[in-house]
Amino acid sequence: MATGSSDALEHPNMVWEVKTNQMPNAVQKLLLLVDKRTSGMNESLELLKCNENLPSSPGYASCDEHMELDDLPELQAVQTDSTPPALFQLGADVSHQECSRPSWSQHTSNSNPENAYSCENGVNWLTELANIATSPQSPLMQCAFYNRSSPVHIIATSKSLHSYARPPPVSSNNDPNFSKNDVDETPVRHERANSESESGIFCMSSLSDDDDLGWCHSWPSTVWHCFLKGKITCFSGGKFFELCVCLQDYGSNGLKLISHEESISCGESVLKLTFDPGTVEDGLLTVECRLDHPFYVKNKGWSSFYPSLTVVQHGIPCCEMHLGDLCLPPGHPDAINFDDSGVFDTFKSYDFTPMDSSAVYVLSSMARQRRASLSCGGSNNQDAERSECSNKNCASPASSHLSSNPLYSKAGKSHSSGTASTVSATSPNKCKRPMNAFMLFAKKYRVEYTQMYPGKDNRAISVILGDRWKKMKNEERRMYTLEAKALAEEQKRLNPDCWKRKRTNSGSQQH
DNA sequence: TAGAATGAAAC
DNA sequence: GTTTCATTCTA
Repeated sequence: MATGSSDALEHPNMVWEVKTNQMPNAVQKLLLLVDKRTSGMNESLELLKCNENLPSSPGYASCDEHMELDDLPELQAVQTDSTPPALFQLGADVSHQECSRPSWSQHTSNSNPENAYSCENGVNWLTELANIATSPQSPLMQCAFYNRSSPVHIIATSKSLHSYARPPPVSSNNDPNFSKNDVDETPVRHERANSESESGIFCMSSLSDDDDLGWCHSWPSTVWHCFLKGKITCFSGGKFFELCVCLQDYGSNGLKLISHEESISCGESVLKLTFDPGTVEDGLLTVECRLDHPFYVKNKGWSSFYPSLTVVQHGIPCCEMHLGDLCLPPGHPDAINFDDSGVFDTFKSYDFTPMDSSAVYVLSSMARQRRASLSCGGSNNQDAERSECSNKNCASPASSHLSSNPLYSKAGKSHSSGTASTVSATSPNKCKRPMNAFMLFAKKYRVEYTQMYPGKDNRAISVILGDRWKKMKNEERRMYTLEAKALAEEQKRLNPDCWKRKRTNSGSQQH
């Protein structure tokens, strides 16, 4: 039930509870607290809160801390062999219904002549779509539409989204009822035709015109986006979560991240972020969100504090987020022509197969294509392969002579020759082990601890990190454990030999 | 290039 | 039970 009224934009506070009939026990509360006190004091504080309460999540109901790790959603489980939920029950009077099956679920109903895409076509279609949508030449990427005076209408514009969140291009002559104006200007159109659904856009029914529930679409195929109350909402793995928390409400300059801290809320780690909109009248914006929440950052693209968790959970590859990052609302001019190569670089670590008919595979393929094209184009393009995302967690250290092999996975450090890393890199399908929980923790905090203890040797920092790790509570470790497990499972699936040990001379060498 | 931490998986 | 290797970076 969407308890938030349709006049939420006028109301200072708004609470949503979103349920799905696929997971009837899954309830997400979207709490929007707006406290604008601008009585001449230049003081205003806006708090956005997005909490998910899921049966499998630690924060659900009784805050059960005995969540099994096996409850983790699997990356590939959502899209390939399950028909997307036909009905997302949003409430008694708010729902949207799938008019027809999206293209990639056709194998569940071959008799439907409207299913225009085959399974492999689904993959190709995604790849093609991704290439088209994210290329600098794409009209979508070149769209300069940006209207900050009307948040609802801005957000309800497909062209205002970054490519990851945009619906697939719709042939306008397929359906006269779905005109450009429907997308650009009107918040919602009911009873859309099937042709729209073939494009991944779902019709909305039983909605009042005031509900501001816009189109839904599903790209990447693991992630379902829709517009709810002027926000981009993402449906992934049986969960709704809010994407790009209302950044469009805050000026054309974006929001600069000025502080972040993790805290435990009802047994679940959450991030508390503070943004500076850059304008005095807006004050600071404090946001509480999940650790894997993605933000679109200027010159970096999609970013989150836990990129690997974000991609596993939501299928969105991310750079690592840092203080000072400028988060942009979807459709911001600075977000439109960004080179996504940095995002693709994130996936150099993995080689996905066509069986992974997910956004991850698509992006992995795109990364491979990019590498291949760059290597064919000459060796001077090493730098071109790097995006503006200079973060080492984002840009792969793999040098171009290694990445010229499309099957090569990032292995070892960026040593150029003579090391074991190079040797291992020459063998195809060789990959690095995924980091365990402690490694993820250490990687995240090593820099911080190094600054905290200037002059300390890195080995001493390791000791401190280990000490800190041992003292951490299970709840604090949970996110790292989950992330490590997710990474390991994915790696195990893609590269089962990843943990193979080298044969040592003193070991079981046989002559 | 060793080493310092932890943990998962292979031996 | 032991060994390897994920990350990071200084000595």
